[in-house]
Amino acid sequence: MTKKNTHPTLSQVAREAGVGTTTVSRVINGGERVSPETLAHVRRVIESLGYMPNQAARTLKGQRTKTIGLIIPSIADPFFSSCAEAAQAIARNNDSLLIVTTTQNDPRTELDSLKVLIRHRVDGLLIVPANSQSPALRDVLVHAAMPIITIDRPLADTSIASVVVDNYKGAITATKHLIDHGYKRIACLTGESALYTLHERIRGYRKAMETAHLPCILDASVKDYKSAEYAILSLLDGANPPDAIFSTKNSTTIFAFEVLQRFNIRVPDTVALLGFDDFELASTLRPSISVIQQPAEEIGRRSAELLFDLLLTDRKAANATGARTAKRLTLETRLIQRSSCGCTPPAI
Amino acid sequence: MTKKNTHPTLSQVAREAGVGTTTVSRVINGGERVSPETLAHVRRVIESLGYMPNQAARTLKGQRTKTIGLIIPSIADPFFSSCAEAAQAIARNNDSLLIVTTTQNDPRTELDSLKVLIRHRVDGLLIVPANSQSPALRDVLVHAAMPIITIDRPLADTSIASVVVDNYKGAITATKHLIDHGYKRIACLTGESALYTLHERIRGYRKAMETAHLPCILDASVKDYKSAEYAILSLLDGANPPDAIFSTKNSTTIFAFEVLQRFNIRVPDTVALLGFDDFELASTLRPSISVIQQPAEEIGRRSAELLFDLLLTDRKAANATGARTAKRLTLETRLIQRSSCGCTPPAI
DNA sequence: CTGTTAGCGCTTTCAC
DNA sequence: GTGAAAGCGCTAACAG
Repeated sequence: MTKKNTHPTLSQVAREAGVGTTTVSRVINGGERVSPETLAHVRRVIESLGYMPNQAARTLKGQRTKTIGLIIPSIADPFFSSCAEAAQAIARNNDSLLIVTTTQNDPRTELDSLKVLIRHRVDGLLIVPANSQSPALRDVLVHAAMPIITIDRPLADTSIASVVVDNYKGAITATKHLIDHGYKRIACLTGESALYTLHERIRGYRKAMETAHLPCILDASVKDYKSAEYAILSLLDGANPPDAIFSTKNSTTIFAFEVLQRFNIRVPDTVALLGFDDFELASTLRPSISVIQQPAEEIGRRSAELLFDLLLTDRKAANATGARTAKRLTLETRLIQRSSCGCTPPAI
Repeated sequence: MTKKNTHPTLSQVAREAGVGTTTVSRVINGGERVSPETLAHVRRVIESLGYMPNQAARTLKGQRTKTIGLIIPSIADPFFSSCAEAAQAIARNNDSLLIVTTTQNDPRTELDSLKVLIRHRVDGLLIVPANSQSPALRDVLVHAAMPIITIDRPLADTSIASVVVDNYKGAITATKHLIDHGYKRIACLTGESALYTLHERIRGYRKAMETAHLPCILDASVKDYKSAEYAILSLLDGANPPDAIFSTKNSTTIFAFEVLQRFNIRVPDTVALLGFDDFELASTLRPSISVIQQPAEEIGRRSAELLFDLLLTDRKAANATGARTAKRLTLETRLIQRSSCGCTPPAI
């Protein structure tokens, strides 16, 4: 019922409690060096006034803002939202607030987001660079006076630490698995492949195919259902139709599945299907889809942990002057064998 | 190349540019009442120093923080992440930052999140209350000196505005659709139904069934695949097996589908299936799943718009003193007819 | 144990 | 057009 159109301040609390501001400050910061009675009394006043410290004022005093930023392409993408969820948990453990911002993979939006976050003086930053090569981004990042960790994609020519997935090895595993099944003509469906991760996956596919002396069949034309239909049907109607498809990204895998399903092309008998990146109903579809699973949750968790390590160690030296070389943490993927590649169907 | 272990300040810019702080302030706020030359010069200095205004200092001067908070159960849930994405777009249009926090539907976490957000003095708040009845939450919310809008679930006994989906009507539509198909024994599978939304959906189901003089068959036991299997098999083995299932939530719909698929129970021939809430591969599954679609994106957008309306109108009167009655914006759902209810399969 | 005081970086009168 | 100066709410010496 206290009518506060404005938040009560620390000095109001002090006045009300009949003590100095320092004492109140001590109380809200743990209550060290304050007598039990005073402590209790001040706490009561704080409670009754509904006082909550103003973070802006604290920040201004040079303290940490207790916030870290996370810049991702999209919050609606399960992979990134898992990262975000995990990172938030870590932030919370470290008594910090995670501020998530999205870029839609657009460099301009990315730069804007970054500036906003810097204005808010986040203590550190986790970022999935829209463009691994962008000099503009690199510039701002390198000059930002805070620890930064790159996620999912490294940033070229910097000493910025990064936590990524071993896309290359994952793709090799996928391709080899298909090869081990006996498939000879394995097509690789990649969406627009400008992204670092896609590049790596394609590289892995190539490597595995070459090692097995098999011909690479690459198609980068899939962007939606329609293009997938055209691509796959063309491939299948061609002289040497593929007997397996390795899809390098989630959406492509789904489009491919839909095409195959629509035209009653038997999977895996006529063509096998294996996708990079797991998705929610992959095991519910029939046939269930085999995939290379990425440790999304772990990537978010590990990167956030790493960031707080840097934060606790030495904010100054951690970045910018970049004395130490880029640390890169590479996480392993996992092959999930389901039916679409020719493996046994799962229990359910 | 500038070695800044600390951010440059406005007065550093002023000194460097040989002008007063006022002038610099004017420049970074649009450049009104500053001569063109000075403006250009100061801008150049700002650029070269990589200066970025400290939001904390601005906030302290009584300005808006240019941030709004969004408290949701989970960021990994597609429904809420869609809301978040939409809300973020609106925030961005209003030159603000959206800070998302999750509760896992836990009241304690919710209260903590709320406090953090208040400490950061967000200008306004969007919240999906973990518990529609919580007095503790109501208290903090009512006393918070900021505009607040409740999302997806209203908060009882308050004048807090809310943007919700018409769950009741949606459920009626769903149930009636099943009835129109000729099904007589329609079972309603609801997960744990403490949530407001689930309540409303069940209420809608009841209403529709009673209106048609059909018996209600409710089952609240489904929490995972196993329980779904038990529940559905029991129902089907019973004396009067249902000929249709209305599932009130996403996860339940999927579990039901998996059970039906696993036991080769023909859908919709043996039992039809209709779920509340759409999900990504609903149209890819076979049969494709008919659902009641919620306007997730719209709910996020509209609520954020409403919040900024309040913000621009009158922060003081908008909330707390609660002179005006609760505005409630109720959004309509949409029936998406796919195959599982007995309708014709979609084109693809 | 407790209070006084000086700013943190910025906006904003109010003069010039 | 421009600048000097007074704080915003808080913390951190530095006294007592």
